[in-house]
Amino acid sequence: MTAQHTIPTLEDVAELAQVSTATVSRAINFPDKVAAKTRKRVADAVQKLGYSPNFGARVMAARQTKTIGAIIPTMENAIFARGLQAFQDELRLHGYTMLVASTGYHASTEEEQIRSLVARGADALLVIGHSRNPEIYRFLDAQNVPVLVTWAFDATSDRPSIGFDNKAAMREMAAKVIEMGHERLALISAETASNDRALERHHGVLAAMQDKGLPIEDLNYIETVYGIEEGAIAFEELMNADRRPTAVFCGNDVLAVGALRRARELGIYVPQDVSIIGFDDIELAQVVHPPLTTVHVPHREMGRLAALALVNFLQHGTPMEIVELQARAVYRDTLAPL
Amino acid sequence: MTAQHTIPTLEDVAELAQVSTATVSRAINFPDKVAAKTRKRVADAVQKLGYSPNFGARVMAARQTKTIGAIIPTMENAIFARGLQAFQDELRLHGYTMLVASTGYHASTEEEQIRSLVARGADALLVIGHSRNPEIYRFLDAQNVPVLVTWAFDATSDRPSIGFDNKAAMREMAAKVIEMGHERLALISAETASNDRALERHHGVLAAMQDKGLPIEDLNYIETVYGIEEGAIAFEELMNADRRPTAVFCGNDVLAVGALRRARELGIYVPQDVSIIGFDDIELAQVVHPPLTTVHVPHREMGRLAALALVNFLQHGTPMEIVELQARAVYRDTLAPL
DNA sequence: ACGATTCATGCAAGCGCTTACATTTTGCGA
DNA sequence: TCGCAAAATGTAAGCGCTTGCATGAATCGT
Repeated sequence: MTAQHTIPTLEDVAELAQVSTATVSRAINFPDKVAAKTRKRVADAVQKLGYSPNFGARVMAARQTKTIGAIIPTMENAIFARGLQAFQDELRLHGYTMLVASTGYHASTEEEQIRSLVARGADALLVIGHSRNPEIYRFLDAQNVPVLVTWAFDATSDRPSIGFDNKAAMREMAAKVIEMGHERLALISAETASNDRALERHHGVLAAMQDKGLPIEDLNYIETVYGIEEGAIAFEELMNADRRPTAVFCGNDVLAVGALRRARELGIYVPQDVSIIGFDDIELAQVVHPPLTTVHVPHREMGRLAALALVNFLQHGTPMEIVELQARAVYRDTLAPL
Repeated sequence: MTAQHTIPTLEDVAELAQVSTATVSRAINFPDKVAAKTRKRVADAVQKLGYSPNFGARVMAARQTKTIGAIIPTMENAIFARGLQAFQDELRLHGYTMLVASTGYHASTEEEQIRSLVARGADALLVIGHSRNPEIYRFLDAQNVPVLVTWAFDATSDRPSIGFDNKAAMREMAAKVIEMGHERLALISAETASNDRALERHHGVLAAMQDKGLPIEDLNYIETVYGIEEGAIAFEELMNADRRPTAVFCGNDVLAVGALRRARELGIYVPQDVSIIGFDDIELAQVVHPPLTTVHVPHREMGRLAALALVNFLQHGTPMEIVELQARAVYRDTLAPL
């Protein structure tokens, strides 16, 4: 099937086109530095041979890859997809390519992926959230690879980041919920181990409770892994408690959707019997019924700005800054006054 | 921020560890070929310098990357995510890494991405569906990069593929629907231009109609781009026709979910007023209400088998074959007899 | 029509790594 | 203690490409 001819190199092209390898290289990378006739000859040879430059060699010789790596926790849900799409689109506009790797929310896998992407010559990296082994940062510094943190915002960090204040956003949402009369609160959170977003959101609920004078021990807290079914299970557990919550916050929309589904299966009406609040505002949130009250995250803008920041840094050395975007509560139908 | 020391190379490590570069290379790649003491010394140096091998150089010298590229139409929805996850997991088990690129359903972008992944040294490629410019295949042959086609099955193709028969699956589903008494049929299809899956599914409906003696011109066919909102729009258009269909097939679950949402917004009851049938059985299908009747695709198995086939070919030269998996109809609540 | 520029091309030195082969060291039996 | 095979390490030749510099060709003003 696959022909066993050895794969064509620059030299083969050069020979066929009757020019030096240098000229071929230039014809490919700087077309206007080469006479039209020569260019044509080279192009024909390339075409005929099915030549494609060896990236490794090129990287090694040119010392930059025009590639930016993005490392996200998961591809299984749309949470990061939209932001990444915007990121990629913007990068492309500037001639950069994106490489994605996912970690499955595992710190060690993330480390591995970071190394892999760096080894592959990523000119820069986009990562999600701040919390990770400091060693990684040292490694990245040693490798001279700039990193931009997104999906989180932390004024105290010296790492550049573009994101929003997870805690403040959740706090605002929770305040509103409490003002609606809810006092028996619950939170289904994603695992917080190496996920500062989840942790911040938890703190946000707590802060709001404190603000309003509710005892924070009263928050019925469940931590679970990511997934619709997991959300459903957690919700059911909550509903089986002797003191049922009247409002259930969820660390993200995926969990919320799971909760919502289980509610229906259990014959529990939302929002009459219980309110459910999500976080992220992914497409899913508007598809379920009733539409989910959630916190809207400016995914697209985040992705776009991140790309811009990285590109500007790489090309002009413009230092990257800490940028705070606003996440805002979106009231749909799963939240009602008590 | 990023220290301006130049990034460490094998040679730096060698110097610090007082050994030759060859030894360092061996210490890293074949630990047992090196004395324990030396190994330790090298490891320390690596650690201290934050050294990481330059992938480009390594690829160039070693001629294989242990990387397999996957090119999918989109990451924005979960359609391919699950299969890819399985693919990646299995690859990993065998020491391979996956690189993903998405095309946004654009043939030209796909071409670009294929070249990019090949240039990056992908040892093999996974692609979705058969239909693409033959030139691409020639290119891949020239580059000696094996390709495996998934998500589609075509016994007549000489390319290896692991997938299912889109047409047969849809035909079976449609037959059932017709047996339930539906005669006024509609299909909201994804664009078929460079998407053989969509085309096959369309043909599947047509074939079933023919089998049952329905005039195929009666199929109310709308082709639209991928997306929930697009599904909604198409559905509304269908419902505004003077001869409303009683059953609406959708080329995929995403479109179906859009249709379902619009139905609710329009006050049209599903399945009492109209049945809606999806395809793919992504997670979404069970989350919406009512749960979607759809065709279940064995995503995970497909991904796993694909990985296995590729790895076996790469490592032992085991030729890849055409494997047909079964997709089966899943009856949930959006389909009812007339 | 001629020298002065500008443009197009070629030459050759690496980029950082792997690996066949050569050399040195080690370990072990007698 | 010596000799030899095995183990450990070193030497150096690329891998395919880019790019600074040198050279030759074409172009221009006068």
